[in-house]
Amino acid sequence: MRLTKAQAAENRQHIIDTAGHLFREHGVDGVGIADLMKAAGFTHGGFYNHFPSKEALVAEVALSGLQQKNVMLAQALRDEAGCDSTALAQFIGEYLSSAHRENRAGGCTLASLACDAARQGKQVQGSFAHGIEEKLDILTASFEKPHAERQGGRPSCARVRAIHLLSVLVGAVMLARAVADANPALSDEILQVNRRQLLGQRKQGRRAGRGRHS
Amino acid sequence: MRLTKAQAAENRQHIIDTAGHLFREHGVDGVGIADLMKAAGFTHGGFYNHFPSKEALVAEVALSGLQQKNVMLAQALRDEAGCDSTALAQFIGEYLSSAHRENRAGGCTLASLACDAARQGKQVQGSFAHGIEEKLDILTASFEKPHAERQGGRPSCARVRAIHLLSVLVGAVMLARAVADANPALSDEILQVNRRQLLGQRKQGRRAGRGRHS
DNA sequence: TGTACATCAGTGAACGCGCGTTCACTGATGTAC
DNA sequence: TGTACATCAGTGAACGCGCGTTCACTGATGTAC
Repeated sequence: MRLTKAQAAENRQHIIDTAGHLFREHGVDGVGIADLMKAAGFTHGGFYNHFPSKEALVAEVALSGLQQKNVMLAQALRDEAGCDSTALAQFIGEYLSSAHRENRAGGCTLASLACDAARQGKQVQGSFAHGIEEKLDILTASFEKPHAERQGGRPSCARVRAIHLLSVLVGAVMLARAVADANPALSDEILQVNRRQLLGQRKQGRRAGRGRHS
Repeated sequence: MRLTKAQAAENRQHIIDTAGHLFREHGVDGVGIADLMKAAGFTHGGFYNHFPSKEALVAEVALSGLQQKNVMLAQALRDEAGCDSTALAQFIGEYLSSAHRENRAGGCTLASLACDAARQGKQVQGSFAHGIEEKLDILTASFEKPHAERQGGRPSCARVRAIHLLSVLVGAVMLARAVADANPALSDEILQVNRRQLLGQRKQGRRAGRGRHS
């Protein structure tokens, strides 16, 4: 039953992608190897032909999941380089949407697995660190581009804003998800408030800073 | 071996507190009933004299853990009502400290277990919703008090700021923890940037809003 | 190009282990008289 | 206030189950000649 090298590689990536969806939905500890391999369409014994351990899989899943989203984000932001980016506003709006809140499996790996990462080994945290640095670079570039002059030549300011933005996004989605079933109104409010805070702030630009939010 | 009612209640609370520390450190799925009862100084069979199931325990742990911190925060903020609160600034500074990052077991339940909460049942999410509402009320009151006039009589503004603040705090600590072992510099940077962003913003008050951050 | 053999991605049974939960039992506390 | 009995927080063995991992085996692919 030996397969083509291409076919084997494809199967391997399919296992990683399937694991990504399951881990984000049910947590790392909430998904067994047997569950995973069955969901991917295989028997569980074959898992160890691809990965030396579950932990190694988790590290690959985190890296792959974060990179896929980063590529998408970079592309969306690059497509409208130069003009005052509405792509960033769209990204923020989608990240803080109820659709993203409900779509754990297909959503951002940070918002789903960041607190699992704290309890994982160095290998997994390395994947997270790489994915986060990558996303910060993309966001930083996006902040630097359109406002290069107006920022007053302080190069670190864009990175500061990127780090702060990512923190808000991840925290808001996590809190919204933590109360989604028990208190949907509060969950909606958390998303809405942060959406307006971040997008209103952007719209008002550097003029008045934090001001009235309707 | 029947115990005094008071002694039994004390043992029960001791199990809840021990579970709080273990759950925050290793996650809900990372701690077994046997581990927990052993850590609390009992044999595992007695667990079901106190709780109908592990899920019920998790709900009580979340409620108790969040409320304990809320009481402490409320007290700290109430102690200096009227004057321009430095207690809030101190809370923010401690929340975003490396000490808090490293002290998962004794730290904030939201920062440790919020993403586990998303995968738990309605009972557990109810505890989180209650604890979050409580903390938001405390923070909202703190925002309203000193600046009552200057806010221009918009009552929801304080709550908006409270929700946004909590989102930043939780997101920042989670991200910092996710990369702590693999990239300590990035982890420190995430905490530092958000500390300066929040505290700088407060210091500058409603004057200039987001401005220069050193 | 054709043949012989090593490789390896699959299968499915099995391993030991720890999980959440249940059970019969103990004996001091709480309660009814 | 004293006696008799029900209650229940403990103990520790046991339940079935699913976990991560290992294993012998299969057979088409990849490779050496």
